[in-house]
Amino acid sequence: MPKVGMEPLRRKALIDATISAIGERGSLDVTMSEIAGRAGVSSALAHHYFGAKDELLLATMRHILAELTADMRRALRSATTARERVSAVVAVNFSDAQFQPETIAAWLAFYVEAQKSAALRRLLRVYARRLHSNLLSGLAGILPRSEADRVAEATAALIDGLYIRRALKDGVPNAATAIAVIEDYLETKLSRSAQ
Amino acid sequence: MPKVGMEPLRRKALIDATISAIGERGSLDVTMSEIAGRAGVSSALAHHYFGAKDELLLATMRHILAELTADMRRALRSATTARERVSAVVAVNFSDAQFQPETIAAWLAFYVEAQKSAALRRLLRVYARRLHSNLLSGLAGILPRSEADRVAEATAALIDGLYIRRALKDGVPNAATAIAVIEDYLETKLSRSAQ
DNA sequence: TTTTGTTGATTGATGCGTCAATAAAAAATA
DNA sequence: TATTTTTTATTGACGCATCAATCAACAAAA
Repeated sequence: MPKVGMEPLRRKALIDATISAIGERGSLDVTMSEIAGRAGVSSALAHHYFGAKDELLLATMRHILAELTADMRRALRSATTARERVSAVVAVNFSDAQFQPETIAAWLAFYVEAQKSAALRRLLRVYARRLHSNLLSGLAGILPRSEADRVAEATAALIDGLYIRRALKDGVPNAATAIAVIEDYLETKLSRSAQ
Repeated sequence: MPKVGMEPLRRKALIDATISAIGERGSLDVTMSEIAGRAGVSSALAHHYFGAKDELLLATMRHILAELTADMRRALRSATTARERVSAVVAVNFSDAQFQPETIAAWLAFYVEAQKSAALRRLLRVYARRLHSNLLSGLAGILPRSEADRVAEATAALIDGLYIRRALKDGVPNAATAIAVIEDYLETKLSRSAQ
């Protein structure tokens, strides 16, 4: 029952299927058949629309990043003070939309794959830089530059660390606690410098 | 030229080869032939000594963990005060022996694999608990219990986060800077509570 | 002659990517 | 409007490569 204009629908379905498959397996070791099956199509169609598997994975990562970026933009728009902006950046990373088991597993898996794939590495580096500059845009208004830079670095590391620990289902159990840990750090750091 | 008593030598060589292979590839996606080749033996011999590939990988992780544990014990032994003990735990994780690109890559790869392998998951969980309790043993002497717990959690997350960022060769460039970031956090946290 | 060390060759499974074939819609042509 | 042609959507089957794991066979020590 072929209809016209299926391409965008199939692409979306395949990317969603990729995320859920990776999330369930916990690694990028998912077959094209598995992904295609979840999307309700044959593996041949997945190849038809995405070419090689790498490209499907890359498109998937791009999609996850785009969602995160959009959420981030929204959150930053409603933040007025510099301090609020910092908290907004942190909060987005642990929002319901982002802090899902599947998404976390996908992040981790992509981090590993980035060591092999230059294209993926570039993508993740863009994200890392953006995160850093978003944090800095808030912190720079509160702390001296060099200090702000170090706090931004630590905050980013905390976010990554809490993600990885969540993936292992060890340590920090939920988003609220994760946010509390980071906010506690920020509060200590900021109030101390302010006085 | 078969001699007797080769088993321990071969096992060691194969585990070392596994670490270097994983470190270079940046993932567990290394073949038994590749590993065996690096160890200077045939893949059949690797199977002979370790059975399945999973077991070789598990033995490798166990080896990395054992080294870390030994280093940790040494470091803790020469620390006298509680504060020193905390710094010692942090320092060990970024010591020359541990903070090698290959080892870091292996850690990351094993973290991902742990989502598939229950045995590996158990192993990593043991390590996570031990790290936490080592940190706590120092912090508990300085901070109130609930506070100590949170700081230990944050410190562990920082360690993991800085590791992952190192793997991407983004952000924190060297061990000294990584330690500085964590010590800065600890100093802020401890001096503030102490006064 | 039994144990230990070792490998080349082989098997079986898995999975990516391709291709020819089919079917339905859309466009072009009569 | 009726027809042919082209484009778009889709898949089953298959080739080909990769690899884990096995096995039979051989070599040297005990």
